[in-house]
Amino acid sequence: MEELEAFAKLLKQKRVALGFTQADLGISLGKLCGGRVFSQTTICRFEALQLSFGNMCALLPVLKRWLAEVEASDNPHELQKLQGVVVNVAKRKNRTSLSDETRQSLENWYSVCPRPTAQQITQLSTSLELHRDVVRVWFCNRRQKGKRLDENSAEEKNQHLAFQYIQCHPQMPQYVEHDQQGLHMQGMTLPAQGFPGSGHPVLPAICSPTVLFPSGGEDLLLDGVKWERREVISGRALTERVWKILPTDVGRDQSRGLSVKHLLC
DNA sequence: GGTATGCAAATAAGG
DNA sequence: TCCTTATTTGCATAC
Repeated sequence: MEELEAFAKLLKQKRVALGFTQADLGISLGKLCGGRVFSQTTICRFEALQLSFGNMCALLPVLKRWLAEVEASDNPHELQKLQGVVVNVAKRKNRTSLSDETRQSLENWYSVCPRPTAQQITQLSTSLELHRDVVRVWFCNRRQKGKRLDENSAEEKNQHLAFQYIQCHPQMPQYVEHDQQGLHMQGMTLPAQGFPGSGHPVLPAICSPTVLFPSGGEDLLLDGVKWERREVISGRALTERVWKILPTDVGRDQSRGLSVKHLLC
């Protein structure tokens, strides 16, 4: 990791010193090293360490070679002249930019038929004047996006229901963290607007170990699903008690729901 | 004009 | 051949 960081920094320094832009570097990679051409975006992300670790490692040797070749050259500016030369190197297919109109047509299709048959894809690609693969890949990517959106809305709904559970139990302990922006829990923030106690700068802290949940009947039916509270065993059990509010059917998967913490004085 | 970034097109791998 | 899933990568555009 340190090697990557150090090299990314060095690369940027040398590139700027030699008068190469990120775009220049990306193009000259193919010419100097006989490898692939990369976009300004990719070079930018490499320098900023914004690629995945595996991706950074994959690009490292290519960029090292580029740097070595440029540094070994007596006149790096001559190398820059190569930039206008067209060279046959392996290149990723140019990204297709779909017009708003085309995208809307595809969306319309997707809404009635998310899984078109091979024949339907062919027909659609002909009518939209697109390569068949572009249409096929668009549907694959659109299904992926649809799944992601479904998962996100399910998660939001879960958070909302867990929140209702808290609202139904006014004796619940204080929230994990609370400030002007809202409630911070599980790495997410619920906006201040709309949660119980909003309008008050701070929810009253319940710091007595004697404050407990209502006994019995703690399972709640929310939106047709039974929700419950489970205590989380933590190494800080002497100073706090932590619970999760989650649907009873989740089994060991506790990623759904909300955490609440009760500080013990 | 160079760089940073959101969204999504393209690709890889496994079935 | 085409799917899903995960990931890589670039266009378009904001900074």
